[in-house]
Amino acid sequence: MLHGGGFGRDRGLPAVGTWIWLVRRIFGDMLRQQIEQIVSLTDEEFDFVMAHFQHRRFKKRQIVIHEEDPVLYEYFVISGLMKVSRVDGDGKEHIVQFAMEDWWVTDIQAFHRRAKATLMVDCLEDTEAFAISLENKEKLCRELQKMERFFLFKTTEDYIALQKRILCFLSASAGDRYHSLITVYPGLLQRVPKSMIASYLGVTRETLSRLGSHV
Amino acid sequence: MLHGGGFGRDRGLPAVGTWIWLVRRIFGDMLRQQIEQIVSLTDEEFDFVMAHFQHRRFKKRQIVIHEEDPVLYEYFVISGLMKVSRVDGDGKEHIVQFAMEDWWVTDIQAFHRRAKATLMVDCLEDTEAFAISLENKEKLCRELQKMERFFLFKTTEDYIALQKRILCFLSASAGDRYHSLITVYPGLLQRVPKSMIASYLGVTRETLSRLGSHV
DNA sequence: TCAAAGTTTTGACAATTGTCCTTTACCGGG
DNA sequence: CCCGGTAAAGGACAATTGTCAAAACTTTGA
Repeated sequence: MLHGGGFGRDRGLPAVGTWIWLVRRIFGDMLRQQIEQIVSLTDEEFDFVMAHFQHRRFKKRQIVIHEEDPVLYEYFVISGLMKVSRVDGDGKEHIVQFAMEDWWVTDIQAFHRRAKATLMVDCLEDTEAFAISLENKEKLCRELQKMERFFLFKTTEDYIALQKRILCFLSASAGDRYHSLITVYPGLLQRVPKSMIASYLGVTRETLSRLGSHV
Repeated sequence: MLHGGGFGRDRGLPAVGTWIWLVRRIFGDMLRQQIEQIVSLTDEEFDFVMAHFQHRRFKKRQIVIHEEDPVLYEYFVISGLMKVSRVDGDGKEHIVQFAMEDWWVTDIQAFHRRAKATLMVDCLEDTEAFAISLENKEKLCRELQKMERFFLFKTTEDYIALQKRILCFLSASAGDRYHSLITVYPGLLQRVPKSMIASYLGVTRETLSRLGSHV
């Protein structure tokens, strides 16, 4: 057995039921693969990492983070699709980010500063995720420096991605931004209404629709 | 003497001239203050940190990072003002970021991935900065985990700032974005031409000028 | 299977922004 | 002190995008 069996008992981790062990074995591999693109882990180290996460399921349309509420978790999406958005004074929704398989998602400002949410996170499909609290994330970084290295690397890459998006807003037409979205989120067009794509691009549905013919 | 004298000799650091020691003592305090907002350092630890940086001076209009060149350093600005920008196919300049005192600046994508620059960094005023290479940054993080913690915290805050700017592009008018810029870069308006403010906001000088009356 | 709800497309018009151009003001170097 | 280069402001017009409304098309659930 790959992980040596008896997960959680013989290494001083919290005792957990067998089904949780199974979930970690099966879905955890996605997370492990992402981490190991940056730092390598032994089986024992990875089990230790996983012990800091909780497995969560959400239904389509379920709100995972409500505006004004404290934000207790950051999520690694295993399957499904979420969005991060804010509704402005005129009732218009602006989409900050989508999160599909392999993506991390939360209201990062509220999570990182232990403040109340200014963004909403909800599900566009039934979604499974691993949740980690800020306490566990910090603990994990102290106990396993590799993981701090991983998070620094990942956050830097995410920063670069946002900088690219800003450059798109500065220089590119809505049409170019549309293409950029396709490369960042492959397959997304088939999974969400175009009105949401428009909210992400910062144009109205009508404008996006008119673009459609030329793109 | 606060730092105990004999900097660089009795702690196994590279031997350096006295004037460099003075520079570090005087200007280093800005950097130390920023780091200590997040993690605390002993005098010895801070001296050790500083040994990983080089002091650099640039003249107004000097190009610090040329497009297409490798990017060897990340800079912490002590005094002066730089900008990060890209010129598009039509010859229009788009400003990604300004960097004044206390800011970090580089072409982060090229620096982090050891790739060639896609952005240009140049000076709007005579500028002094501390430069750190990627090798030294990684070495520093290995040797002093506090510094990896500092960089992770800082990068996360920078990510949050970019996310705010994106939300401004999505929801706010150019006027709101103008106000947002004033809070992010206090005093900038008195230091750069308005055409550059326009490049940062993603509008033309003329549009910004028209806004002027209503703002 | 059908009806209701939600989504996309299209058109007409208004508002905003970009482009081009001229005028005025300001600053630094001979 | 003046001159030349840079920057700012404003007018006229064009292009783009937003708004509102109606019609065509999909999806969902009973």
